[in-house]
Amino acid sequence: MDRSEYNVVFMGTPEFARGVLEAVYNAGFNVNLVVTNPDTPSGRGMKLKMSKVKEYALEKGLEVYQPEKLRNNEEALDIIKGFSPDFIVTAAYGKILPQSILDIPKIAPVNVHGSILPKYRGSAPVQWAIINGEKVTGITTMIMDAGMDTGDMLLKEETEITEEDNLMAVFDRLEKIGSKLIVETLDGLISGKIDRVKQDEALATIAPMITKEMTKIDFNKSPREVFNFVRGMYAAYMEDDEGNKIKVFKVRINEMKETSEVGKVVEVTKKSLTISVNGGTIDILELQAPNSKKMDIISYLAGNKIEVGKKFV
RNA sequence: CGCGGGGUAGAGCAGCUGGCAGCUCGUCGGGCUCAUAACCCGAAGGUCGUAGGUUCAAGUCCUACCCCCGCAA
Repeated sequence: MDRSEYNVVFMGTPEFARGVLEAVYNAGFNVNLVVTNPDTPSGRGMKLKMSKVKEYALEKGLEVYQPEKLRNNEEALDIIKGFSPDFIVTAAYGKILPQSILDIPKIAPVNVHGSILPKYRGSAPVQWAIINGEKVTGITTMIMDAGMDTGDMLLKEETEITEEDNLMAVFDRLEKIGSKLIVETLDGLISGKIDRVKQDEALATIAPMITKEMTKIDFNKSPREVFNFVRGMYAAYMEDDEGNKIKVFKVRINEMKETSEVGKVVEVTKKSLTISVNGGTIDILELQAPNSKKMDIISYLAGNKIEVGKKFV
């Protein structure tokens, strides 16, 4: 089998997708078009910023296409058809592909999804798996259909979520697993050695997109829930009495401290900040105040006074 | 020209109505303690982002530049 005889249109946007694209490219498939979300004005000065996938594509001299939308977009259809793909491979692209596009590839439209389907369908599977305290997650490759992650499953591989993991760490591992599985999946589809497995609808769950509002820490939850929440988010935040949003990157469950009104600071030492939650307490270990850098709690407390009794919401 | 904060000791910060460069932590040395993320005594460590200007005098005021960060997306 000569992989370079197979045309692949790749669609993806963030870092996770970049890894998958790299694997497909390095495996020798003929990636002749990379579709990624348009550059968005972002960062200071609102300068246009390109996606990780686009960065990689440019580096390798691959053709890039950045449509605003795919649905009812004749131009997109023509362009993709023009590359006569054997496969469309998607990974965290950010758009749902309409049937008209799913019908294009000669062999199959394949998606690399960051969960063990049918659990955690949708756009934030990794986050929700961690937030919900799952012990295991993984990658599923699948044939895409018009629904959201509802197509037939191809290959799966699991990875444990440990107590030390956070979102980055799990994403890192899933990127590696996804990179490996996509190549095996494409090979398997070519050789016809992979079985398509229908998803059991009864077991399906949804991992909805995470909005800004959802990243706020709820101190009414248990220590364990708050711990999982913080490590499952890119940046959870809490708000002090003056409305300052303080991002929280790392917390630790503190078993021993007395509890108080939820959200209140119950103890401050030179090296720790303990906050009461529902049925226990947590220590804040890593945070970022407005206009400031991300820092550990020891550094933060060296220059910022926090009183016992201060309330966070 | 999207809005905004900042660069001062290894870290985090104060000082900014110009007038001896400070605080907390860390580091080093010594002491105390069964013990410490504890306490006591002492020390080292700074061309205050860069260049220029105003002034008797600039971390502080003025100008230009470099770098970092938050919001927003």
